[in-house]
Amino acid sequence: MSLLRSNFDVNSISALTIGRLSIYLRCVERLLSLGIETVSSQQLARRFNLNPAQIRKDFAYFGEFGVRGVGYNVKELRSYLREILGLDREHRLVIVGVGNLAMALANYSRFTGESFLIVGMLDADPRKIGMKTPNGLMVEDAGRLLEIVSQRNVEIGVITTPASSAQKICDEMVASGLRTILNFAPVQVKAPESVLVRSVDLRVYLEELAFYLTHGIPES
Amino acid sequence: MSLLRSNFDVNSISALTIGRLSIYLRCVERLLSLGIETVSSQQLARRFNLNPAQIRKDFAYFGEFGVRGVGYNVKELRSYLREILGLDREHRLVIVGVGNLAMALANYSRFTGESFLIVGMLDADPRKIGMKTPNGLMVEDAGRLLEIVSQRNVEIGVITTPASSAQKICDEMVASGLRTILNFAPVQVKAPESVLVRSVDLRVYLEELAFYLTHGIPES
DNA sequence: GCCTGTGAACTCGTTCACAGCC
DNA sequence: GGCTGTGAACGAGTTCACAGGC
Repeated sequence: MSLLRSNFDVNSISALTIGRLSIYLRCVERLLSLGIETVSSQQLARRFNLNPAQIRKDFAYFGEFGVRGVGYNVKELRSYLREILGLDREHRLVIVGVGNLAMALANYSRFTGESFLIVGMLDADPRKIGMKTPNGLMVEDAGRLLEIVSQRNVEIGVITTPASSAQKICDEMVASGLRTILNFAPVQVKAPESVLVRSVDLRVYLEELAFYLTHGIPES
Repeated sequence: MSLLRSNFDVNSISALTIGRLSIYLRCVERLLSLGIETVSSQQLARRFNLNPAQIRKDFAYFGEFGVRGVGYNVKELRSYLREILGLDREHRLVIVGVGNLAMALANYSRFTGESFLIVGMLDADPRKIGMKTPNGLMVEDAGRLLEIVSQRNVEIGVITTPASSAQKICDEMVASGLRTILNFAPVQVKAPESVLVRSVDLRVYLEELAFYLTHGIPES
């Protein structure tokens, strides 16, 4: 019998594990859509060039999902992964900085899928305020952040402003009570320890490729 | 006297180090624009919540850039970092899949800055072919990838197609001779070991935030 | 037979602590 | 005094190897 553990310690689980769970979920959803009912850690591992033991360990933090000699039931696994990742309920998010990236996110169907809902697109530029966005929202004044966050039960703040205003927006997000922030501006923004900030800097990825183009691609 | 080492072994350097060099560079460029001439590993460390020894180690793979008792010369450091990362020459890239994300990248000024130049925006959809993009290019037929890559000396391929066509495009990029690929489609694409693929899956970041919203933000 | 779950071994990455130099 | 560069110590993360169960 498989069971989801509820008494794990968040501090003992690495962000790397969480990231992999998210990737496993993507794969499991495809398997499900293909009608595949069972999958082993070895089969999963092959798809990701990972070690099967690592996958089993990643799952083991949260429970015993598998059946020895058989593997994991795909449908069950999907449900466990979604529950672990907190995708079994809706998370509302607000985007500050309505540029092309914000528009891309607004259009990104999975982004606005069952688990995530964009409930605000804000900008400080008066020329943008009032504009209609692809997801049917209207651009609102970034000055109304605090009010919007509390009135609309926003949980996640997304920063897509230029680097120069990112820290200011981050501070305002913290002040408005947001505990998780996704930052796309290419600066290191600072926040209290009680707030989780994840930065995604596209330049870092490109520059990494440039490095390997220059010095050669490492073996294996 | 400081000197850039040229005989380092790429295999002995972790991708984590490369990613940090890219982040240091961002910071160093800001310091330079502020007119600051010298910086110590400790000052840098404070900005990133990193350990100063780690920064010194990251640099040490590539040479001895610092002066004991003083620190690093900002201007020199910038130049070394750019050379290490291969940013002292232009890298041409082609984007396949002209959706909102591609448009955002095309507009992302830093993306098309000195070191990176977008020389093609391709799509398989005939309705998009011929459209003008924000960076002054015309959308071209994805079927012409091979030809475009060789004629325009493209080094980096960027995949911004839906998940369903990402693997096909990746295969074509490999066949056309590209050795480095940046994949934004939310699938794990496979390529030979001689090709470097970096995947950026925005969902992973969001789902990570959802996890911490559900289970609490870890200490420190 | 096959596959999971997990302690033990190992590898890789980070931090410490100090010699060497300004 | 200060700060770099680096071996040594430490810790996090991954892989091995096997007991337990289908």
